[in-house]
Amino acid sequence: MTNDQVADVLDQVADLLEFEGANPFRIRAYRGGSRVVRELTESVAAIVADGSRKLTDLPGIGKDLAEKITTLIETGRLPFLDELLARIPESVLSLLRIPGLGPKKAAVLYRELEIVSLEQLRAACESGAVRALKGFAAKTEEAILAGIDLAASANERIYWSKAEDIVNALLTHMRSAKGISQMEIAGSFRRGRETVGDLDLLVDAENSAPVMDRFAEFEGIADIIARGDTKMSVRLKSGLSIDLRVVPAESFGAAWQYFTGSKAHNVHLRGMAKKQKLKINEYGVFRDEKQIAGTSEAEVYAALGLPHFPPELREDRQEFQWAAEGDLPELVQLSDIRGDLHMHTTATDGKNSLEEMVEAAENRGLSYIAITDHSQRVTMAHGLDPERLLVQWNHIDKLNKDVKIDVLKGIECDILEKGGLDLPDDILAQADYVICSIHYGQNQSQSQITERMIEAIEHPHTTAIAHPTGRLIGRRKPYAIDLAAVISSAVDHKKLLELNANPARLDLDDITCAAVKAEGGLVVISTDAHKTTGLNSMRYGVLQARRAGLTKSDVANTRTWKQLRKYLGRAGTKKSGGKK
DNA sequence: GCCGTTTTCGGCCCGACTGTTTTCAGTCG
Repeated sequence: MTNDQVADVLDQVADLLEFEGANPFRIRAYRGGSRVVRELTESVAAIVADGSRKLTDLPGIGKDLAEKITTLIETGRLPFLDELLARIPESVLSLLRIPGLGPKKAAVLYRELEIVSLEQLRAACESGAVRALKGFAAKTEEAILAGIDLAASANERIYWSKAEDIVNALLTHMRSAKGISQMEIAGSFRRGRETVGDLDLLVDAENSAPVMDRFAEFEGIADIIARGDTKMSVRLKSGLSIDLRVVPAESFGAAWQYFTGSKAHNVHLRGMAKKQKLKINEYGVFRDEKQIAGTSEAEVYAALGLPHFPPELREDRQEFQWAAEGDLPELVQLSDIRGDLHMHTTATDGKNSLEEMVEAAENRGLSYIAITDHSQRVTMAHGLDPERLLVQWNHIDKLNKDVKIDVLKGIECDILEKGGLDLPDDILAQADYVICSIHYGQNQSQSQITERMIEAIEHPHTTAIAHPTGRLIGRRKPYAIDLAAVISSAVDHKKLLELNANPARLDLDDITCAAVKAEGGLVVISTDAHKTTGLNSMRYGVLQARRAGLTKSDVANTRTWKQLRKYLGRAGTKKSGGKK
């Protein structure tokens, strides 16, 4: 059983408890447990199997949750969940997806009208049965009807890169509003999450009305969900919602901190404040009634004796522990990256020539790149057979005499469906850089896929593999990154592959990065660029590495090619890499 | 249900907005 599956069960328990109106803190404990398991950098099943380890050592997992998780993993079932499901049909949870309809109202609908599905709810609204209920009226009924259509797309997250386009358009649009002194984006976008659920815009202005008026004119707004004195929420036609908060200058830092989150980070922070007899909210840090911080984030954190956490770390994972030990990592930056080790050209499915890619890399200030076109089996990309590959490498040899950067002779070698690599050893032996990845047979069982990948990793000529963190098996991202290609056989790849066993799972890149680091390996952040502009996408991978707390030395391609090559060794000697 | 540098019991973050209410509950972030 994977971490994701365990976490899903805990979340379902939390949903059902919420529906039953259970103690909110008990519900929070289940949600917290779910989050810890989901973000764990190792398999929770492995911890259960290991007699010397205890689940209760994990933060937020106490005696009870540890027992339930153990039962779940050992038997595949959770009796407590079965009990809950005997009382509440699973399908009623679909009601909770309707924006504005929470557990209390959903429970009333179930109890009074026996509604267990969205279809039944729609019929009840249309017949006027809902407005007859206590606490419901015509407006609520209307809102529910509108919400049913949104339920399918509600909670859908979009990729960070897509959100960035909207953010840029929004900031440009808002700049012409009157009276804005400061304006920033907060929320999960600022924390650099791989996907973003909504956007949070924060504005420092004396008068909110003109700011909100301007906001209401933003292109693509479908409806205005709420508008008050300081807060306004809208939903775009695409379904994405945007929240605007207008705050005074003396609270801007506190509000930026508050709305950047994450929620878990803020809950932790508030707990710490309380112990220091301080109160913290979006308006500032207060001792008794007196505001002692708020204009800047740094000031807010400093008031609590804390460092200014990079937004990417604010997830209540390890950041507070690091801070307590005075050991906050200096996170890797885009400018640290010296080489890009995965890209394509027109020789296969790239859109730009070898020369164009090299020039683009030079313009980006890289000092080396690996050309890694597809191998022969990937026929739809016109993959290279040995003959064409050698022609390309010959071309690269000549090119290297004329260009400033090092161009590596590489290949993205397909891991064949039946196992094994797609090119003969004597060819692979001549490559500077071999990255292996799976393109076919993605519907095989997880164990078969793992077996194929492990075999590829152990191949003497392999320098890196693309770990299947969602984008490589199944679902493709709109941008291409090859974040979790892992160098070093010191890493227990089987563990990582099991951790990443859910190919449909998003938001796994940072966890994978952290897992590689925990295993003593190096992460390669690459772009898998198919055109020159693709080289810009390096920053997406860097964001995920930062979220994992990675420093410059945890990332392979922050080194020069000379250093990296030494680290890697070549053909066969890579087995000495990794753990010191 | 978790947790402990005042605690093994009694806390657990807190404010904005809406709709249905006549002072507040529900939802959201």
